[in-house]
Amino acid sequence: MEPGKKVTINDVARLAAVSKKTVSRVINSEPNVGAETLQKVKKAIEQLKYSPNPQARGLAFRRSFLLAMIYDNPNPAYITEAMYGALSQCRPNGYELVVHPCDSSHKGVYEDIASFIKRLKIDGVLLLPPVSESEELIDKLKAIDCHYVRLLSVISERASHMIHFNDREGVRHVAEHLIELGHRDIGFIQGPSSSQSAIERYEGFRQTLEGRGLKLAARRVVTGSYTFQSGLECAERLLKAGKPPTAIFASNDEMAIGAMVAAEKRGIKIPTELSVIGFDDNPQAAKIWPALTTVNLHVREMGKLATQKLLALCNKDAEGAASIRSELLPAFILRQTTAAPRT
Amino acid sequence: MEPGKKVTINDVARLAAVSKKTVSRVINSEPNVGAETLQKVKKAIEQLKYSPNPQARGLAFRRSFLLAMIYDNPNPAYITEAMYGALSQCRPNGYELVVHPCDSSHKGVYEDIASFIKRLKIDGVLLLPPVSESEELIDKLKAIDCHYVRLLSVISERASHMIHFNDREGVRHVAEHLIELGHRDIGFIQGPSSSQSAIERYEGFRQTLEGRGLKLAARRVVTGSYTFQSGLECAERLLKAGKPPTAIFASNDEMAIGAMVAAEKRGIKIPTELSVIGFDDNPQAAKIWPALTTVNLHVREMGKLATQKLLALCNKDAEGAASIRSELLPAFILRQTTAAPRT
DNA sequence: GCACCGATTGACACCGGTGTCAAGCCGAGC
DNA sequence: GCTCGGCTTGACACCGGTGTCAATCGGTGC
Repeated sequence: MEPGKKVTINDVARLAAVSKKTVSRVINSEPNVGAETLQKVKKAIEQLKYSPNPQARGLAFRRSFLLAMIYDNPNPAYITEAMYGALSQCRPNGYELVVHPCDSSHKGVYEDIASFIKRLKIDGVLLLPPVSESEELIDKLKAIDCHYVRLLSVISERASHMIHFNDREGVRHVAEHLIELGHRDIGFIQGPSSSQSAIERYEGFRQTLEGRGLKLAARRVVTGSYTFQSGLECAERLLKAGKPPTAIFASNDEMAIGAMVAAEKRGIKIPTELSVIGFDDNPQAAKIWPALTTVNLHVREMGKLATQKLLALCNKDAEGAASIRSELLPAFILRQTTAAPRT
Repeated sequence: MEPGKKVTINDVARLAAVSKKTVSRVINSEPNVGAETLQKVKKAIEQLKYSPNPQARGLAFRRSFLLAMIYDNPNPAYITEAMYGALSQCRPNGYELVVHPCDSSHKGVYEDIASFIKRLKIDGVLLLPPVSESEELIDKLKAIDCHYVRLLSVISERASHMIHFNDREGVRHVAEHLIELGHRDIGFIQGPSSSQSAIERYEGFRQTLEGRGLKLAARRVVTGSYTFQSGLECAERLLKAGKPPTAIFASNDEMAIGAMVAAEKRGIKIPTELSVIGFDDNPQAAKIWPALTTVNLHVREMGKLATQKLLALCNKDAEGAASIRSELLPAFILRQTTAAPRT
């Protein structure tokens, strides 16, 4: 047989000497097919190496078997990790993944996304932070009856529609680690206040300190934009103080690495003179010297779980979707950028 | 009108009082449509906000309007850059992009890829290195009549099927820069010999040195695997020599950063005691201290050009495809990891 | 023995587009 | 005035699957 030869359902039907509808029944594992017929058809499918045309199936089912991953996230590692997690669930289930980066600062984004979904008849979407935080987008998705699962840092909805990555819990580890090392004067580089996650990380950190009887001084808190450059600038503001903090916690690794560079430029040694901790566990965090202590959010696992939920929703299995784990606990990754403060 | 309401070609035909075939003609900008009819139909399409169902179109056209990006590349930044370049061309032309990572060390990869393409009726694929280098895969693609464009470091085929990123040219810049600074004893960390690119980078470097009357001593060449860890280990082998080289050029940034860490661990100062240069211009190269001097390959632009070619091929426009620029010159990015050797 | 029932199966319309081809129309050529 | 040919247009089959529904069949209950 030619390699590019197309095998249709009719070929299978002819070989098995049944109607194409019966073949269709077998493909979709519908009930009420005689045991003998079932075997005949299965054999024919095997023999012809038949696989159904997704377009025709989609047209008839009024489904596309396409999932989309929607994100507005500058972190390539985060995206690819989530993507791998999602793909691990897509392929075995006959779904494909379409990637849809977007620019959430652009005015008509949500309209664009909705039109994209309608145009392609996307069955369900995976929303990565920060787009996942937009209630406006969620409303639009509901209006067009599109299934979705959000990756969120706060619990805002039914379990079947979200995966919760517990930022607060991760931040608690960070704070406790610094406190146990003996740090009492800690600088905090905050993420942009437009980000839910940034707020969670700040609140979690502040509360943990307060729980231990410490206070996060206002002058020790500076706001960056999750970028390397902003981390560098924020750290400079913290470090130029007459008496700088003995540790800096940055709300993500990009900024933490910026902070490390700022320290090195000033000749401040890490970790002996300054402890630094990041958040996210970017691959590069392990590939600098000293290697950055940080928090791993298990992004790949989140992508995987989210996609499992999404597929359950697409198959109208709401209970199934809800029963899939919806919360992941972050892991504190101890590396080499922290030490006890100099007395 | 409901937001989720589906508008079909029949609705448009009814409103414009023409047959659906005529609407189809307008959609596909076919000739031989009366000027008046054209206006009527366009107005109706506008009014109903009609957009054709890609599945039905695909089914009838025997095309999917889907492109796939196939890669086996551990570098997230590279992937996302190429992806953005590709997407910039896909969307405006009514195509979508499906991502297909693969593991080229896996035995049946090429079979898997072929079956993936057949199953989804992918119109064309974008091949990123190192999968782009496999002639076996190319043969398979030809057998199933799938259009492809390869990103390659060597010219191996008609211009319409590849984008050439000129590794040698980039490496030449690197070598000349080091020579001009006065380095005469340079260490070279090579990529895995299975990679075409790694060979190009090695040959280009060696030849430039020889062209300047210098020799790349065999003991100054060590082979890594393009990973951070391997770069670290390779650099240690180079640096533990009685008289280490005054500069190290690593075949990619990951390994260069590994080399920097190795140097720092030994207390060797960069750039005063050792110059280091990488290749690829990973985002992280700019975000370490000192910032890494490297070479930028314009990956996003490559993704864009490759996709333009691919779309031309899908539209049977072979000359058009060949006329799109097929070679990109890399840019040498001078940052802070090089200096004249200490005398 | 007969009406009834669930399991099995296939004929046929349909999903929403495009290809083919023939019909209608109009102006040009003789 | 008639034929011819090019431009427009629509009817209809088709792409490759699925939904609906009716027909058939063997087994039950009485």
